Amino acid sequence: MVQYMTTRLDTSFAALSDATRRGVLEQLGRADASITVLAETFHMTLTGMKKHVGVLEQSGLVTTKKIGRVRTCQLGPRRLEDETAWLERYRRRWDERFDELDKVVEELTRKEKSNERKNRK
Amino acid sequence: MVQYMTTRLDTSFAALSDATRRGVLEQLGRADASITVLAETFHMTLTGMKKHVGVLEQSGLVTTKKIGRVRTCQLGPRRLEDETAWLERYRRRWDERFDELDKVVEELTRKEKSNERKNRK
DNA sequence: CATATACTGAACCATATGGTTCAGTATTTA
DNA sequence: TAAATACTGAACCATATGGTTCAGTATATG
Repeated sequence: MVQYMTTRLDTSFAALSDATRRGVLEQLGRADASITVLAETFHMTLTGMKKHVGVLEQSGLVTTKKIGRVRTCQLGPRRLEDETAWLERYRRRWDERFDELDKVVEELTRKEKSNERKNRK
Repeated sequence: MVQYMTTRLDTSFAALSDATRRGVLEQLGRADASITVLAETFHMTLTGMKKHVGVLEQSGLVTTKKIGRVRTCQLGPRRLEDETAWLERYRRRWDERFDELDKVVEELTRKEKSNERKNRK
């Protein structure tokens, strides 16, 4: 089940690694849109946009529904919670890590000062 | 400068989209490590690991220093702040969007009930 | 000095990605 | 019913990705 999580993070981070797809998500945050509208907005062929939407759909970030000849895209069920959690955990670790380093530096500085004192004698 | 931001999000999300690289980041969160150690941990050739480290270095998530024949890797200067910010902004949007939908549904429900009342007459 | 260690770079490979065109199908609309 | 619209799928293309092997170089170590 770690494997499962891992795979999902892979696909969602990959989905987010493209500027067009992030743009689509932002746009859908404002209003639902058809493939045609999205394709025009991002200066791309319908087929190209369809692929991006496919990727977003795969990762659960977008859902689509075809009514008549129009496929309408809207934000999907995933709220990127696991991704946010991963990033936050990482940042916590990062802070801890650098606090540690700070302490080491501090320690060294302290020793240096004490050496200075010794040298002054 | 939006372009600049965009490119950076591209590369950092791409860096995070690989399980091995996320693993390396977690490991480096615990302790600095050489390429050899990382390669062993993730069952990969030195060359393969070197590439992953290269990607992480490109994205500013890792820095390395070669002392003698050993290259030591440690967490880099970037704290993934922009990435976290993007995700959080997205989630806010997502919440707003679904609140809106909720209101629409509520509105419909209200109308339905009022119709029921009318029909009962 | 000889050998082992740690990395590096080039070359290769299979597959994925981000895009296109072209030739459809299905649905409006005039 | 004819023409326009909206999408879809296959095929193609260039480049990127994640890995390998192999042949080095540079640095310890015995």
